[in-house]
Amino acid sequence: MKSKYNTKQREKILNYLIERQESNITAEEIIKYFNSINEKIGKATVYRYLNNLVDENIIKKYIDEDKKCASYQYIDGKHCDEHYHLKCEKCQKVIHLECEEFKNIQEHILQEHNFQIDGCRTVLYGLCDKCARK
Amino acid sequence: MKSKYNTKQREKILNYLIERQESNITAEEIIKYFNSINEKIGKATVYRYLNNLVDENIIKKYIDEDKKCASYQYIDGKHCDEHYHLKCEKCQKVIHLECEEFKNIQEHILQEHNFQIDGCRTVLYGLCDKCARK
DNA sequence: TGATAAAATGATACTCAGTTTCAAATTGAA
DNA sequence: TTCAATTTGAAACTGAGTATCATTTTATCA
Repeated sequence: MKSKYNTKQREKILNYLIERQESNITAEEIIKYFNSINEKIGKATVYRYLNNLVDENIIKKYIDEDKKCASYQYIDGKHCDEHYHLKCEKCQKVIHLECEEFKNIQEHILQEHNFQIDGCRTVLYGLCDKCARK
Repeated sequence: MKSKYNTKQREKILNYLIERQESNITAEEIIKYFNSINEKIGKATVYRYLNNLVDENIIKKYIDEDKKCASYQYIDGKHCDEHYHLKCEKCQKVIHLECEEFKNIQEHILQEHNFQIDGCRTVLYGLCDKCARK
């Protein structure tokens, strides 16, 4: 799925997601953003690259149960075995958890409960420090 | 969102989901099933009750990234703080994990990493015993 | 056992995120 | 510069899910 030719569009979309990596961005927002700065990027191109980037494990796609549309976030998943993703349900922030104890539990669940957790796909939802105190 | 009147439709839909709780069922499948046994249940009714049951935390809704449509599964979530949900990416089976060690980790993450995991929303994806051995 | 109001039902029309199509534009190798 | 391979995006399409609303069902009370 990787592009063969070097194209501007792909980098532009990725850069925008990197810049705004604290939030979840919808395809619609990306299209509006590029319109607002008078850069022409077509709808099909945006969706195409978002899908590519998800396939390449460079961004993550979230589908909220109550939202109708997907949103995307830059999370370099290349080393997703080395950490877990905690995601705050309120502010949407994603925290990378590096924690030996958690790795031990992963091992414990494998040995004692016969289940092999996939750290790349799993997102632990909850409340971050700030939002919990509110 | 709870129904005020006792109705047959609601029970029928829930029973079907309970019967087939090992698999993920789409709304379309439910509609087709009731058509196939010549019971008239409208599309609107099916979607309405599925949403109700999700709101009441009686069934869970999954939206697969690559699938276009949602699927539903009976998981009584009333006591979702007492266990975690492990879901096999291959066979779709959901395993209820009751594990003291995991609760300790939840506490550890709260104390040391300042993040309060929401056990009701979190699903740990991975491979079950059977599928891992294949 | 009606009569009545409140709620449930489902056929139909609609919405809108995402996909497909395909002709035009762009890329890079030679 | 040439040209085939690839990318782009406007427009048409798809289909899951929702909204509407007239009809039907339910529970209550006289």
